Amino acid sequence: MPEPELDQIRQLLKSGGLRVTTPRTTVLQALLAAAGPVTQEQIAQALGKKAPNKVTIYRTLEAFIEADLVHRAFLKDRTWYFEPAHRCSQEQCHPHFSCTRCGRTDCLTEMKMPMAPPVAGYIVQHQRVQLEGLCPRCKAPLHSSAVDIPKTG
Amino acid sequence: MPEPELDQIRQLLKSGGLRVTTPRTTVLQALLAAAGPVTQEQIAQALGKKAPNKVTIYRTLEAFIEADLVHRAFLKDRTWYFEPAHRCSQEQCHPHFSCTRCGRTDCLTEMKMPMAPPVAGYIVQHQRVQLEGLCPRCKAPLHSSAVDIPKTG
DNA sequence: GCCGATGTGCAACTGAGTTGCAAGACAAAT
DNA sequence: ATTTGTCTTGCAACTCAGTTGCACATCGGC
Repeated sequence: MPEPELDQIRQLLKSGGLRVTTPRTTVLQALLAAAGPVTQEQIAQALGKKAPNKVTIYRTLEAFIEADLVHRAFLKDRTWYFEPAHRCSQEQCHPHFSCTRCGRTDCLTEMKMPMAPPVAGYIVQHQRVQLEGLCPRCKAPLHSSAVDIPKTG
Repeated sequence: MPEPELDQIRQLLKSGGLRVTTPRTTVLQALLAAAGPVTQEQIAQALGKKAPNKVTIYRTLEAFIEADLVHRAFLKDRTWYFEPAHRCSQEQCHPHFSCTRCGRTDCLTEMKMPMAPPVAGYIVQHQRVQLEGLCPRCKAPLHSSAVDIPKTG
């Protein structure tokens, strides 16, 4: 988890037309450092004492989305997971896989999902794919304790 | 919107191993009568004075899902939309299209979305596809007032 | 350094969905 | 038909991610 240079972060913010502030730099840093999509709370936890107010994190994420720096990756248990936009293409994010056994959600960044075929009258700008089933850790449940350490990423 | 026979409904419930009660028959009736996926609140509204308690509707829907009579179709604005399971295949529900302009969500029942290609180590049991873009009503916004009458279904 | 536009923190709110529990309804057996 | 145990229902109170209003603080162009 290498910590990206501060100057890079500032540059990113400016390129998105955003003012550079402490909450924004730290939140963006946390997002970039994370292995996968994260929730507001996970960001706050990762930042520990440096974490901005919950409301600020939400508003910051909103600003990032507006500036196309960040994506809403998926919704799980009524909470949003966010991730840096550069990990996705414009037209579709990589599929997200939720394991029905351990509850973990993985990003299938390597998977190439075909775009939906055209439907008369509709203009499809973005496609989101969620998969469910058994993850590698739970596939052979006999000698696995994947259930004990649920974690998203 | 033809009202399905009560006996048919009872049969459906019994075939799912569920006890036949008034709340269950009315809720199932509302689901079958609806043109598309509906929320708990929409069910309650559709049933008017006959509507069971909110908690009961949720528990009823849960029981229906357990019995494979009903699906969670999609999540929108943090609320679930439910729909009868017979409108979906086991492996994947039809894609749902949300219009970014008018907010309406349509079921693309006619669309055949290919299943995700296999990924090493994962067993994909179910796939959910959400599409975003412009719906036919909003595609040519100049002579349309689709925005004024948002409605799901 | 000043100042208007933006961003931040706090506290209080929202609203879909959940939980605990007592009372009621179903259906199988008598 | 009545009993009986189990499953359902309704109510009230709760949860918790996300939002809102507002006063105060900060940014960055001048």
